[in-house]
This record gives sequence, C-alpha cells and structure tokens, in this order.
Amino acid sequence: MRGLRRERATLVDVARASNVSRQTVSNALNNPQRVAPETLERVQAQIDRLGFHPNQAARSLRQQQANAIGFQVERTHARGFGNLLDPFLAALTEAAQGVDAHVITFVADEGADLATYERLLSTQVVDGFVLAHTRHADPRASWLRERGVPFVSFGRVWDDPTVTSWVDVDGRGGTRAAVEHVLAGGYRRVAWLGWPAGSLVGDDRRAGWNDATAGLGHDHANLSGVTPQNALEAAKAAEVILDRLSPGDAIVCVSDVVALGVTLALGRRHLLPGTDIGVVGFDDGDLAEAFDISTMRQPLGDLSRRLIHLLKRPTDSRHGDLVTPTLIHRASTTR
Amino acid sequence: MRGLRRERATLVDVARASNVSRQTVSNALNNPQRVAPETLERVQAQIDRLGFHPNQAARSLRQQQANAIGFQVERTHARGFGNLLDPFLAALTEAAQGVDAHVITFVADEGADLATYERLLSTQVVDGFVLAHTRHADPRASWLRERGVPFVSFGRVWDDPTVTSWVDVDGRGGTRAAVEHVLAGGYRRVAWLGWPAGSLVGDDRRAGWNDATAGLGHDHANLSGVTPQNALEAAKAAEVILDRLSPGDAIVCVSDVVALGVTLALGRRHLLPGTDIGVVGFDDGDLAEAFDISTMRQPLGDLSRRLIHLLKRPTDSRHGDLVTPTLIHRASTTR
DNA sequence: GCTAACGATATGAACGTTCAACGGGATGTC
DNA sequence: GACATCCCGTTGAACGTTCATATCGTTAGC
Repeated sequence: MRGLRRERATLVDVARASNVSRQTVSNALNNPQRVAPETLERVQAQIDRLGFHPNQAARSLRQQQANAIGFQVERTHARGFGNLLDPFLAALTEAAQGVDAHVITFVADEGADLATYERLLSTQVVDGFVLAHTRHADPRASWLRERGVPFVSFGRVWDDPTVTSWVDVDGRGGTRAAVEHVLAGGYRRVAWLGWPAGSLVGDDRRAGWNDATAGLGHDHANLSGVTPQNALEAAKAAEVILDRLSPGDAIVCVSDVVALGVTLALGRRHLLPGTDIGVVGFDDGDLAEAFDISTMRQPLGDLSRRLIHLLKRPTDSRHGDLVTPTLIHRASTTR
Repeated sequence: MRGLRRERATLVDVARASNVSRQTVSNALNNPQRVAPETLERVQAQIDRLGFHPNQAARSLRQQQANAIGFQVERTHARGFGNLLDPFLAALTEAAQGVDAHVITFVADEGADLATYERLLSTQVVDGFVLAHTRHADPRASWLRERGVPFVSFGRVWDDPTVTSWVDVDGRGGTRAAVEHVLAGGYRRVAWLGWPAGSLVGDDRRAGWNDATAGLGHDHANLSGVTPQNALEAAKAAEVILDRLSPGDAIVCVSDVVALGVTLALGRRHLLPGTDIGVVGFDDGDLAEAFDISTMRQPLGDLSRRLIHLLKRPTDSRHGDLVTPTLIHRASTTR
C-alpha cells in the first residue's frame, strides 16, 4: 500500500525557501495573526509554490489528537431496507471536513464491539465517536461516558438521561406538520399507519398525529393501524385502513418504507397516490424520491453539523438538540 | 474533540516494565520471531497488563505510511435508489480491518475532486484509494496512475485498459446463471428486462441472457425490453412484456430495482411473483430481500478482500479480477 | 585457538510537527 | 532614563515509533 516515495515538501522546506524559521511557517498556517503581513505573504507564496500540506501524522503525534471521528457501520446482514445511514454518513463526512476532521468507519464484532472502540482510542486513530442506531440501554454510551471519551449520538439515547449529547429529528413535530400539510391540501380524513407501540421513535411520531387530528372529530381507533418496518407487511396493514377510507382521504405514515407499502396497496386497487388517497412518509430516504412519495425530510446536513459541533463543545447542550424535518411535497399528496 | 488526557502506555513503559529496550518491545509486536521465546512471553505479559496499543500517529510518521484507504462517498443528492455502496462500504471496512488498515470517507466538490485526492495524499492521511462509481473516461483513474498512487476500482474502468487494478462482478455469467436457475425451476420462457443499450454493465448482463436463451427458440426481440434504473418506469416497461407472457414464464432483470418494478406490475394484475411469473433481480440490495425477490448476490466480502489485496500488491493482477455472483433463491422464483 | 557467523538485544537517529521558552527591537509609561 | 510591554521571530525539546547500526556472547568452521 506504499506508493512511490513521493517527495513531499515539509515545513522546513518552506521555511528555507522563504527565509524564516519552521515555527514561523507553522504560525502562518495556524496563527496567521501572529505573523507580520509581509512575512505571511512571502511564506504563503512558498507554500503554494511547493504545494505544501502539513503532515497529519506528525501533527497528530505532537498534538496528541487524531482529528478523526469513528463511525461504526453495520455489517452487511444487519442492515435494513430504507436505511438512512448511507446518506447520513455522507452528510457527516462533509460536516467533519468542514472542521478539518476525518471520518473513519469501522465494523465491530457482536459482543466485542467495545474492544474495537477501545482499540481505536488507544491507538489514537480517533478522538471520539458518532453513534447511530443506539439500542435500548446502549452499553456504548455509558462505556464512553465513564471514560470521558467525546461522543455524540444521532438519535436520542432515550433511556439514559445522563447522555445529553445527541441530536435528533423532531418526530412529533414532523408528523404534525405532515398532517397539516395534507389537510391544507384538501384531503379530508387523515389516517395513521405506524409501528407497534413501544418503539420510542414510533410512539413519538404517532403523538404528532394525535396532536394534529385531535380537534377533527376523527374516529381515532378506526383510522390507525400498525405494521412492522417492512413494505409487504405494511401493504397488508394498509388494506385494512383503506377499506375505511374513501377517495379524498389521506394516510400519514411513520416511515417511507411504510408509505411505500401503502402505495403498493393502492396500486393493487388501481388507485393513485395523491389523486385518490394522499400518502406521506417520513425520513426522505432514497425510496421516497424513487416512488414520488411526499415525506418529511431529515435535514441531515444541518443535523451533522450540529453533531460535529457538539462533539467539540459538549457543554453547549444540556438537553440534546432537536432539528425540525421539512416537508417534501411530491406526487403522493398532489391531487 | 480532545478527550480527557488519558494516560496511554507507550513502548517505553512496556520496555521498562519488562526490563528490555524499546526496540525489543517493538520487535515483539512486529517481528516476534526475532525475540527469544521467554523474552517474548515476558513482554507480552506486560503489554497485556498495561493495555498497550502502538500509537498509530507515531507509526505513520516513522514509516511514512498512513495504513488508511480513502473512499469517496457521494453527496446526499447524488445517490440513487437501490444503491449498493452502503453495504459495500461495510464490507470494504471489514476487509481493511483484516489487514490493519482503516477506511477514511470523504466527499469532494464536483469538478474540484482531484484537489481533495491530492490533499489527502499530501497530508499523508491515506496511502491510496478505492474507487467506485467510475465514470466514462474517469479522470481520477488516470490522475492517480500518473502519480503512482496505489488505487483499485470496484467495477471495471472499462474505457481505460491501462487500469488493470479492478475487481468486478461477472454480469454476463451471473445473468446466465439466473436464466438457468429459472429454467431449472420449471419456468418455460425467460424474458429480459434491461437497461438501454450503451451502458456497459447493462450490455454485459444482457449478453448473459443471450447466451443462456440462445438455443431455446425464443422470440428474442419480443421477449426483451429496456427501462431506466427506476422502479416506476420499470413497472411500465414490464407491462409490455407481461402482455406477451403467460403464467409459468419468467423475467430476468438487469437489477433489483427493475425487478421491483416488475413486481409492482404483477401486483396490479393480481399476479404473484414466483407462483405466476418468475422474477430474478441482480445485486442483492436491501430491497431484494425486503420484497422477497430472487437475485444474484454480489459477493461483497470476497470482492472487498480482493480489492484490498490488490491495493497492496497491484502486480498480482494483469487483467482485473472477476468474481462470480451467487444466486439467492427467494419467493419470486418459487412456484 | 583464531576468526567468522549468528542470535539476541540495545542505542542513536530520524520521521514532521507544535509547545514552551526565549531574544531583540520598538513603543509606551512614570 | 529605567523599566515594563508588546510584536515578531527563533531555538531546543518533545510527541512515540521504527530504521540502521552497534554490541555482546555463543557457536561453527577449519
């Protein structure tokens, strides 16, 4: 994996070329205000001419920090359909680059995952971690906190209130906005297709539907259903609800995958999403776009930037951070 | 992003604790055969006791190599539905870990992407790159080759025969296997739904259908269709072919997304995939599993390991490397 | 019995950067 | 005029590892 021995310019090369000391070149890069303007200009010219970039390994060694963040990716078999982590990783990577940091991916063996976190830290490969897919009583969060390792979580660590360094999407507010969107579009009744109770994300999103439909005189019990996060199952569950709806009504769904299931069920009845029955998903994964389904977009760019910010200054959040999803209007809510 | 100043053990700490020199500890780690067995044991005991892991930054600095590989991820808006890169990245990460390397993700601005490659190299953040999504006349490949930078490509760099360091899936052989699978399952006629001619991957896969159906007396022109990589469009294209098929026939598709389109079209006709019409996809992305569609699985683990191997020893391949996809039998080809 | 060769371990130097400390000149303060 | 202060810049040391080379004792070869 070693390339041709490329001659990289070093600080000393730049220093010699511009007749200053190493440290002045270093200052020109890291503390330009400490350097006299004309010196700065001279040094900068040589940096450009020589194509100098500071060696990250030397920097890490001296500063005792890696400027890198670890992100655990799931092994192939463990990933689900409609997973958002792929675009999230892209957004996270971009946000990290914005603060001159890198994202390092890693996989961990089931059960032995903490050993991997330990290894990355003690080899000084990463300074901290971004967690996603936090589980109930996630052992990673407490392990990291005990050791004072910087980390943030994409998604609330619901059952550990001591972890406040998270950023999450406002599911309740998002669903509320989705309901208001279809009502404003002229759809009459708004049904809900969600996940079975007990999933914290699912319950949160459902609460938004409750909020927004409270005053409408709907028959709540009859106009909602549950399904696992699976398009085929969702299609079956949608059949039940569709029997109770008429053209001009709408279904707001807990996720894009579930919304796709509704779309499939509509297809079997030769009904058109949008024209006949409004459908809204949640997440704005790739499949929502592929099937022209209106959805609540998770603002992954903003969210990632907040995560990165929080990683550097954990004290800036006492209660976690909620971002508001935005409605993406597509054919499935166009009459 | 700096954690608590954790006291990490160093080589010297281990050396002192086991009454040997730095170098002996270093040898115990990197060249154990040079160290006397009893010394090795003593040193190893102290390494374990102190929880020592060698500092990667110091190692990189001294050895002038990062032990890291760069992998460009697409920005959010540029990704498509049914993208395989997410599981690929997981497999690649795992393969890299197998040789004590890390994967570093990065994003690049359109047009200025080579500058990002340059920066990662000259800061010694990575030693080389894994390319994916290679475009026609991909400028990255020639740029890297000119500079002698180690790189490999997931997918042939079709129009640059000087690039031999690629690993790809045998599309032709895979499709052939798919056709043989449905024939063996008792389906009578086997249609093809592919991408418009001109896509190299698509043409390759179609050739496999041609091969396998050559002696069957099919009406080739009538039993094949084209569609873009889009489930809704594929569903429309499938309608035309389905008009010419009868229950007991099958459709082999160029991708899972297209196969999903066929499944949708079947749903509208209240036909069941598998029972009425056989359907096979290609790629084994998450959606194939979600919709119980038989497909040709890209062996991402094997493929990644070959990529990593090739990155370290480019001379081991003179013509690139083809891996054989394996058939995943699901409901869509079960009668 | 002398020299060569080898096995096991130790030592100095180097990788390229930033930290900590310091120096010299100009400016300001009383 | 003495002294503090600031600006701009320099120098030695350190981060933790591995490379190149040296040392020492033992064995082999003749």
